[in-house]
Amino acid sequence: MRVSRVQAEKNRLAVIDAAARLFRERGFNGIGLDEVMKAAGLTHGGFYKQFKSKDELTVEACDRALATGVEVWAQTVKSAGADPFAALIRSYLSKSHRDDGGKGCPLVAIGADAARHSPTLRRSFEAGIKAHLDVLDRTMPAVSGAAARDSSIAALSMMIGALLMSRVVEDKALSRRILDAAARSLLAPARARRNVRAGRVINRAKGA
Amino acid sequence: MRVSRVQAEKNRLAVIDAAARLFRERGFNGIGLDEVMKAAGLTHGGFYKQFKSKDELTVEACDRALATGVEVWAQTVKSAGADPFAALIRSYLSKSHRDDGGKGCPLVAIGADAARHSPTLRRSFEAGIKAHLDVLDRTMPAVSGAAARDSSIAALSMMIGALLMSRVVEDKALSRRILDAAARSLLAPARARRNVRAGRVINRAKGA
DNA sequence: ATTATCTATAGATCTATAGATAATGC
DNA sequence: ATTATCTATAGATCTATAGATAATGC
Repeated sequence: MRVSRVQAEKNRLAVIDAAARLFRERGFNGIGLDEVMKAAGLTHGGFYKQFKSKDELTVEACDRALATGVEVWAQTVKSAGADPFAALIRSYLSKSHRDDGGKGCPLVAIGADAARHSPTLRRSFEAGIKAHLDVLDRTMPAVSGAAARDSSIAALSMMIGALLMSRVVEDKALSRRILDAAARSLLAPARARRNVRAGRVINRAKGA
Repeated sequence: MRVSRVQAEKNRLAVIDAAARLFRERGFNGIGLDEVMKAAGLTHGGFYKQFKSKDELTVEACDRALATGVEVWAQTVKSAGADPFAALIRSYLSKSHRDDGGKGCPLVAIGADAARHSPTLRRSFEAGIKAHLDVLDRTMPAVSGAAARDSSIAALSMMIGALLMSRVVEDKALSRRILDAAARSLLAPARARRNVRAGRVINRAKGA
């Protein structure tokens, strides 16, 4: 029955991973600890030797989901070709992201749940949002400084809202149109700004 | 104990109104029928003479919340002055809307819950989204036709995502910045487009 | 007589705890 | 000896139902 300390730590992480997925798939109140523990390959009774309460697991699971989200973003940007911003947008506003909420953006899946939860959890989400915005700041082909952060906020808002709506509507054509319209809106002005910036660089190069 | 048919219909509407508010404040699984009935001034036991199940109430409450949302939008646009689009954006991305989720946009408060619910409920949300987009189509100072609908989709996406994030973060300054950054982003290009359009009208007028 | 609402409760599910069990780690 | 996990269960809560009650509406 008892396992090694190393295995026990692995089991704890398995519970957090299972919760991170199941909370996103069903909401905080849509899944019980019994099922979370079963998904982690353990029994219900062991839960309270690993966590103080369901709320504590909720915070840990959200931290995990948010950190994973930022990692996926960074990796998408890093492994992209000439246009990392476009790669990020197309990946986020994709059918696969829409159809697999359990592995996707926690802001869309459980953001509203989080807004109703404890200040501690909301601080976790706040940090996660800032980390996502940092990636956008570095990736968006836009102005720099405070205006860059504001552009990132606007872009992230549109991404979240579009993915949320694409998951709600039943009509698949409309769902697709929502993703595409948001992606085009996000990429069109960036392309224009990039051209402007390229023009400036050329002008400056000419002037030098 | 028994009340008149007219009063019974009023009571049914009171239950739907209470549910429309409480679902938005606490999520579908965050509120029990006991408390919904109590909020409507009735007792728990009477519920199943009014509704077939909690799911049926959920659909009725969401229909009500979505219809109210569209009405509020139409009224905001109608009673606005020179710039109805700006009035709509500022009203939606306001502190009062952020701080009163129970009366606010159901897409933000229970959109993720709805995405996990029945096709019937998702059809209700789909219709609600279309009705919101119709208001935007008529209000946004942008191009017409299919491009106008795409602009409305992008704008609604940004509004939803910004309001959601503003509710999640604990830092009030950041919360305010999210609302303001999205509002500025939505209003800046519209202003530019309006100028362009005004310029075209002048040119055409000159040509005639 | 009909029926809208009430009191009471069945049965399921959920969080949390208690105590047993058996493998680890000193 | 310690402790990670298991079985079992307490107590609360949730959906749904049964039957009683009393005012409406024919």
